[in-house]
Amino acid sequence: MDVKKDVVKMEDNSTNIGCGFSSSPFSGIFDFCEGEKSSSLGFMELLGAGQDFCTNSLFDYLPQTPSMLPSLAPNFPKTSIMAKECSDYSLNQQPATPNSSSISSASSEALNEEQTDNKGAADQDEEEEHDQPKTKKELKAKKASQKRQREPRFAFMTKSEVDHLEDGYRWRKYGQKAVKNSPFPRSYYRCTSTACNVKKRVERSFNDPSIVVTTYEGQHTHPSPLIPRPTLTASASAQPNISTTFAMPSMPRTLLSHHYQQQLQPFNFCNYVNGGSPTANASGTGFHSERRFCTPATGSAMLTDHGLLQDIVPSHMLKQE
DNA sequence: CGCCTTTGACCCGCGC
DNA sequence: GCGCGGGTCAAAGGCG
Repeated sequence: MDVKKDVVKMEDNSTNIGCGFSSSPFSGIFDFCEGEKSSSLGFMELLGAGQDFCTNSLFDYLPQTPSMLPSLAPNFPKTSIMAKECSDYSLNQQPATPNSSSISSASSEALNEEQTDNKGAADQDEEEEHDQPKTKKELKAKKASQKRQREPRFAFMTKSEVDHLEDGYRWRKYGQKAVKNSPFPRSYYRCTSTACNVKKRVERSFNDPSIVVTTYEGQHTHPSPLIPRPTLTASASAQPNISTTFAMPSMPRTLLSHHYQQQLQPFNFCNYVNGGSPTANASGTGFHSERRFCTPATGSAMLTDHGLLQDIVPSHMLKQE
C-alpha cells in the first residue's frame, strides 16, 4: 500500500481549499465534508467532537471512520493528502463489522509485518552468528534497513487542551521533537503492550493551538487494557467495549454504537455540517444533508454498512432513505 | 522497584 | 555528497 509520508509532509502537498481551517494543512479533511460550510472543526465536529464530551472520548468513533469516508466523500480525489491517506486505507478495507473475522489487506500487512519482525529478529540472531556485525549500531542500522515499510497511518484532529488524549490504551513516550515552523513539539508514543507495535504521534496544530493532531500507526494486537472512559449510561456499562476484531490501524473495534446513538441523537448532524449551531436541537430536517453524503452509489453500501454514520445517525433515520 | 518522561545523540531518507 | 528534518534510541532521572 502506498502510504503517504506523514501528516507533516502532507502540509507541503495538500490542497487547501479554504474551508474550515483555511490555511490548515489538514483542511482537506473538510473538503469531503463540503467543509467550506462547516463551522470549524470539520471532520471531528461531524463526529460530535464539537461537543464537550468528545474531548477524551471521540476515539470511540475512530474504528469506523475509514468505512465512513467513501460515503462522505464521493469526490474524494480533490481532497488533501491527509484525506487521501485515509482513503488509501479505507479503500482497501473490508467494512468492519463486529462479527466479521476478516482482516483487511492493510491489517494483514500489519500483522504480517509484525510476524516478519519477529522472524527478522530471529534471522538477526542467526545472522549475527555468521556475519557478525561489529557494533551494536551497525546491527541496528542493518535491522532498520530491513524493514522500512510504514504501517498505515491515520490522523485525527481533536479540539482539546490536553495533548495526550485517553484512548483506552497505555502509551509510553519515547521521543519528542521540535516541529519545523511550529512552536509546538511533536511527541512520539508507543503502545506499552509487549509485541504491540502501535505508535502514535501527538502534536498541536500550528494554525490552531487548541487542536491536537494525533496520528496512529500500526494495529493493536491486543484488546484495550483500559476501559476507554467511564460509561455514561447504565445500559452501556453492561456492554463489552471491545471486541476481538481489529480492522483499523491502532484502534480497537469498539462496540459503543447503541450507547453513542443515544448520546448523539440530539446532535444535529446536518446543521452542523452546514455551519449551523451544534447545539441546535435535532429536528427531522437535521439529517437532510446526509443525503448529500449518501450518493446513489454509496447509498446502497450504506444499507449494509453505514460506517460511522450508523453510530451517529439513529438507525430509523438511515432507513428513511 | 517498576514505569514513565525527558532529552541529547544518532540514524535514515530525501531534496538540492 | 551534503545538509536538513523526521524518527528512534537509550541513559538518566522523577515519581508513586
